[in-house]
Amino acid sequence: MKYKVTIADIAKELNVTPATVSRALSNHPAISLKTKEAVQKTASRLNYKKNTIAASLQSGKTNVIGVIIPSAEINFFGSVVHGIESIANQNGYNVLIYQSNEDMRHEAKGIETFLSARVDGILASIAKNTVDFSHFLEVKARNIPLVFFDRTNDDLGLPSVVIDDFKGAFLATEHLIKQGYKRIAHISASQHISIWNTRLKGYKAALAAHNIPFDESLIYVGNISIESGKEAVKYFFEKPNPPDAIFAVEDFTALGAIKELKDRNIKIPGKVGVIGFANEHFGEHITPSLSTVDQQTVLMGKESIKLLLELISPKEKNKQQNRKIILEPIPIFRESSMKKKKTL
Amino acid sequence: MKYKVTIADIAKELNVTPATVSRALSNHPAISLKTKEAVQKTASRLNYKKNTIAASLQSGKTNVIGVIIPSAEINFFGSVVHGIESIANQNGYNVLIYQSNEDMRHEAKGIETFLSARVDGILASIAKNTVDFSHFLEVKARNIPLVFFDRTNDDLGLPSVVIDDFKGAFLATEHLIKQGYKRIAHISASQHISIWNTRLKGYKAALAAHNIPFDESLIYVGNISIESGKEAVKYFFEKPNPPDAIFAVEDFTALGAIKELKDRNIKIPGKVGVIGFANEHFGEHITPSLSTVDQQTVLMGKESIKLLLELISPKEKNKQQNRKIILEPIPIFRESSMKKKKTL
DNA sequence: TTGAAAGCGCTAACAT
DNA sequence: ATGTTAGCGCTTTCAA
Repeated sequence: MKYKVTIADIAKELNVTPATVSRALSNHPAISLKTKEAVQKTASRLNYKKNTIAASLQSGKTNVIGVIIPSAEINFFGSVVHGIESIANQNGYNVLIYQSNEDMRHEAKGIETFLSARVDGILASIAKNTVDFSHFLEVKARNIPLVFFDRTNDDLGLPSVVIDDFKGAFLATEHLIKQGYKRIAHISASQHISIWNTRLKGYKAALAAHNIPFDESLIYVGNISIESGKEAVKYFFEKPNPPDAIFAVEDFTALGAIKELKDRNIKIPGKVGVIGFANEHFGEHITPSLSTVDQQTVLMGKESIKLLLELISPKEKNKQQNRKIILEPIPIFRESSMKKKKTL
Repeated sequence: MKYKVTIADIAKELNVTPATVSRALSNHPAISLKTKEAVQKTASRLNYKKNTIAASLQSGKTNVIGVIIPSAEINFFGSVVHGIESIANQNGYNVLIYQSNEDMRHEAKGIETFLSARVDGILASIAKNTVDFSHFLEVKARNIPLVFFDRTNDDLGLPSVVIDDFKGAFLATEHLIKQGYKRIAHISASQHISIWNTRLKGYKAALAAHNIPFDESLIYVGNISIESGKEAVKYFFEKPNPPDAIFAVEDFTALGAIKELKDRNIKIPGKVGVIGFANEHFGEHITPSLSTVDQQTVLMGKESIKLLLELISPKEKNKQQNRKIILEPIPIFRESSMKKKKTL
C-alpha cells in the first residue's frame, strides 16, 4: 500500500486529470456517473483519504471549531463540551479543545493557537482570573466568530450563551428566605466575570424584594474553590452575628462551606442552610445533599455551537453580532437548604 | 488592519523576499540579526499570525494529536484529557477531541476524520461495544502512531497505557478480607471489556490467596451505573445468606449499592463493607465516604501522550512498537470499608 | 546573507 | 463532460 495517496494517483490510474477526480469526489454535477463510480472505486481501492489540510489551505475553511475551557476536570465543562461536540460533528465540524487552566496567559496562548490554526470559529468560557481581555478583542477584530458560554464578559460586545444567572440567584436566595432563614450570606467571586456579578445582583434583588436590608459584611469574595468556601465560613463565623444561610456562587464553593460547617459542628440545614449553583454531579450524593441551580449544560453547549455556526455561515439576516442567548435556570432543592419539612 | 497578513506582506514592507521573512521568523542562522529584528517588528505591527495550515501542507506535520474518548461527560476521561493536554501543549501540540459516545460507528468515523485531518498521532480509549477493530488496524497500517489508554484491546499489537487492574482488584478485595469481611460479593460488568474482566480475575485471585472458595452466586453482572448497583444489592439481599461486603467494579456502581443499602437500613461499614474503583470525585464527599482504587487519571493521560510523542519522533532506539505501560493502582481506604477501627 | 522558484494537495475559474 | 492553469501561504533547495 502506498504511503500517501493523492488525487493525482487516482487520476493517473484512470487516465483522467486530478481536477476530474476532485470533482468526482465532491459529487460535482457535471461529472458522469461512470467516472464518479470509477473514481470512487479506485479511491477506496487505493485507500485514499482526502487531505483536509490541502483543502483548507485552498478554501480558507478548516471546519474546525476551537473551544477554550478553564479545565476539563470540571464536570460542568465536560458536559458542555459534550453538547458542543454532538452538534459540531453532525455539521461536519471538528472540535479542538484548549484548556486555560484558569490562567489568563494560557488562555491568550490558546487564542493565539486557534488563530494560527485558522479555526473557523471559537467558543470560550473565560478563566476565573482573567482581567485583560485583549486576546478576545483581537479575535473580534479579525472577524473570527466567537461565542462565549457561561463565563462571559458583557463589555466586549461579543455574543454569548448563558443561563439567566440573575433569575437563578434570585430564586436560590428567595428559596432560602422562604425556608425561614434570616441572615443570608453570599460567597461571590471575581467581578470581572459577568455571571458572578450577575448572581450577586440576583441575590441583592431577592433580599430587596423581601425587604431584607443588604449587609455588606455578609458578602465574601472567594475564587471558586472548595478552599474558598471554607475560608468564607471561617470569615463569617469568626465575627459576631454570623449568617444562618449561605448562597454560594457555585457548587465547589458550597461544598467547601459545608465541609467547614460540619467541622464546626454546625448543623445543616437546621442551623445554617446552604445552596450552591451549577448542579455538579457530586451535589446529589453528598450528605446533606446539596441544593443548587442547574445550568442546562448540554443544552448550553448545543446552543453555543448552533449560534456559532450561524455566525460562521449566516442562513438568514440574523447577523446581529452580539446576540445573547439566555437559558432557564432550574432550581434544585435538596437537603442542604430544607429547613422546613418537605411537604410532598 | 488588513484582513489576512502573510509573509508576502511583511516582505513587501521591508523590500525583501518571502523566503527571507520565512527564514527570519524561524530564526534561521543565515539571516542577519538586523533583518530578523526588522521582520519581527513588522510582523507584530501588522499583527501577523503564521498560517499553520500552509506550514502543515508543506511540512506534512500538523502538530495535532487526535484523542478519542467514549464520553466527555465521564469524569475519568475529562481527567485523562487534562493530563494529555498539559503535556501536549508543552510540546507545541494541539489536541483534537472526538467522542465516540460508546458507539463503534462513531468511533470509526472519528478515526476517519483524524486520518483526513492528518493528525500526527492518535490516542484512544475503546467504546464499550466495539467488536470490529479494523479502523484501528488501518491507522496501524498507515504507520500513524496510536496509543490506547485504559480501554485497550491487547490483540491488535498496539501500545497502551493502563493501570494494573488485576492488582487493583486484588488489593481491594484483600482489603475487605483483612477488615474481617467473610462473604464478599462482586458487582461486575460486561466481560467484553477487558478491564472489567481483569478486575473479576483479581477478585477471584484474592479470594483464592486467602483460601476463600469462590461462590458464583456472589457475582452480579451490571452495566456500570448507579442503577445497577442498586439492582445488585436487591439481588443479593433478596436471597438467603447475603454478602457482608461488596467490591464494585467502579464507583458509580458502588454508589448505587450504598444508596440501596442505606434505604434498607443496612449499616455501612458495620454490617456491610463497600469498595469501588476509579476514585470519582464524589466518593470523597458522600457519607460514608467511599473506599476505592485510584486510577491515576492525570498521570495516565500524561504517560499516554508521552509515549505517543516518543513514537512520533523517536529520541533513542526505543522503537518497540507495542509497549505497554502499566501504572500502579492506588487503593484509597475511606469509611465505607473500614470495619476495624482506623489505627493511626 | 538573500533571492528565485518549485511544490505540498487540493479547488475553481476558465477553457474546450 | 473533462482538461488546463493558477493559486491558497509557507518552506526549502539551489543559485547568486
